[in-house]
Amino acid sequence: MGQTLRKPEIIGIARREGKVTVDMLVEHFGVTPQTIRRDLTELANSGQLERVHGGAVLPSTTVNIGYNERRELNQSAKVDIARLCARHIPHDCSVFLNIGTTTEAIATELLHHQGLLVVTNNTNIALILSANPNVEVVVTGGNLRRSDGGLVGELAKQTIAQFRFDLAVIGCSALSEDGDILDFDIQEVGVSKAIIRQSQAVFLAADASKFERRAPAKIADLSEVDVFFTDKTPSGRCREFCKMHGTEIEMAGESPQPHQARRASSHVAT
Amino acid sequence: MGQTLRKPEIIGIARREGKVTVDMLVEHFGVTPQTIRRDLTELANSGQLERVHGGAVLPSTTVNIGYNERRELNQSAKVDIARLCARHIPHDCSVFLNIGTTTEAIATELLHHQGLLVVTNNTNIALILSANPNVEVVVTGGNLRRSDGGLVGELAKQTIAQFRFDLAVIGCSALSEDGDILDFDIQEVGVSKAIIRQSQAVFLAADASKFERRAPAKIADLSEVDVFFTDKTPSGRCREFCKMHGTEIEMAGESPQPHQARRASSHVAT
DNA sequence: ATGGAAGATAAAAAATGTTCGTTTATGCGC
DNA sequence: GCGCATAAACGAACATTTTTTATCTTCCAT
Repeated sequence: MGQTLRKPEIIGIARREGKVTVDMLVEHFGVTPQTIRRDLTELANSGQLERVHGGAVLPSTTVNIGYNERRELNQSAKVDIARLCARHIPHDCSVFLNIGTTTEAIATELLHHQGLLVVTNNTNIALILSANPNVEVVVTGGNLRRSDGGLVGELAKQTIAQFRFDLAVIGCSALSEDGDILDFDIQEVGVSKAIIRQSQAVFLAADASKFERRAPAKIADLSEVDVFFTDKTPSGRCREFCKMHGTEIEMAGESPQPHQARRASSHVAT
Repeated sequence: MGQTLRKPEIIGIARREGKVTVDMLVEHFGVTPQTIRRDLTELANSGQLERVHGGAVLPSTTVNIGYNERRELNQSAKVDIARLCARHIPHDCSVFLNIGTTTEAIATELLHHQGLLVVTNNTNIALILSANPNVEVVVTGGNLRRSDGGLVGELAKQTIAQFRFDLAVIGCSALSEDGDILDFDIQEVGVSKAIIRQSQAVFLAADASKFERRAPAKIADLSEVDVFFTDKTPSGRCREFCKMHGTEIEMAGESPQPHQARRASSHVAT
């Protein structure tokens, strides 16, 4: 089988979106459907994807059904936030990534970071980051939560207590107007609290839809967060709360990024 | 610009972008494609990049390829052993499964067991068993080993020390004639020792090819094992050792199985 | 002069595009 | 619901383009 520049990217897209269509890839790469079909056939033969009419999907193990749906929710906003957030994460530091589809998107964006120590209680993130040889991945122990591959419970908390992170990147289930960070699962709350306690700096990544959700358990409030990454301007009340407690708000899509164009002439830095 | 200056920068670009194309580098350095190709070829020869048509990518995929190949090694023997072993594992008990493709095969066979608590330091097993809602899965913490998704190191050992298992099912890299159970990775040895220490009963699953391998680190010897599952009659010396220490040997394929027909049609599916 | 590095050329290899017949989904009429 | 027609997607074979490899030449610094 020949190698292609496209194949790794196809897998990446499949991981992010849960599926790929021939049309989507044709447009993305600017090649003919036949070429994409060849790629997909080869990827399917090597077991990396599963072929379906019109495209391909991840070789799913039935677990990920509800999970995939959630992952597709607000996908583009999540990728934008993730990209922005990843740009704020320095190389050569220790980072914790917790459970959540947003943090998974961030993990994907960290694939080209260097010298990181990433600790996570999310088995999906471990899987994603195992593709980056420049990152040392540590998984916390814990009870496996089937719904999302998270590791929760006493064991997770206990493991986290043994570390000290330069940076924690956390996601959440919901956000209230008055700055409370909320979660559905009381078990996960304990874990998130432990994470914040052990971290020098805290990033929160949450798309705007989180403001429209309600969840029962409070993890923390925005005053404990250093930078809050989101995709739309939060309500005035929330902004005020952040200003008062010195929490910086970073908005994805706010400042247009010349990233692509600059690539060719970008700096040396080795 | 000298070659010595280009190569490190090419690697840097590859790290940042995940890939490099000949065209991109031609423009970047202002040299001919020929020169870039020479650089890429040399970088590929020294294993720093992987050459693809039109450019090069990071050699991240190589890790998984090695693993997939290993998984397919002796596949049918592994499935036979796994099936036999799974039949000896009772319902409603606590089991530890360690790293290894054989134990992964066993996990697959446990998909219809009930009331199990499975603790594992193998992320692949966690993924496999998440498909069975009747099993509570606990993952130990640890450093992620990319080569096989195993969790090793101090954290893993420490987590294991907190449990007490009814049964440990372990695999290994190699077996010596005089009953030593061996492994390639010294880190994993510590983990395996901890597992045995915490377990009421110990199952060892290893296909016959393990007798032909050599590995540097000793996990334990067969006297510490209660039942040894394999696919071919071990050497006389090994049988004698087992008999002397009361280690039972269970051979897959020994007693004809009425499920033979089903076996053929059951594919790998991972 | 000489040796290493970059450039040039042509033949070989690989990837991609094109076309066509076949298979597979989907929608419609009954 | 069931069969049938239609359109889309698929895979194979061949033509075309692009990339690679091998070989030789040129340039520059020692």
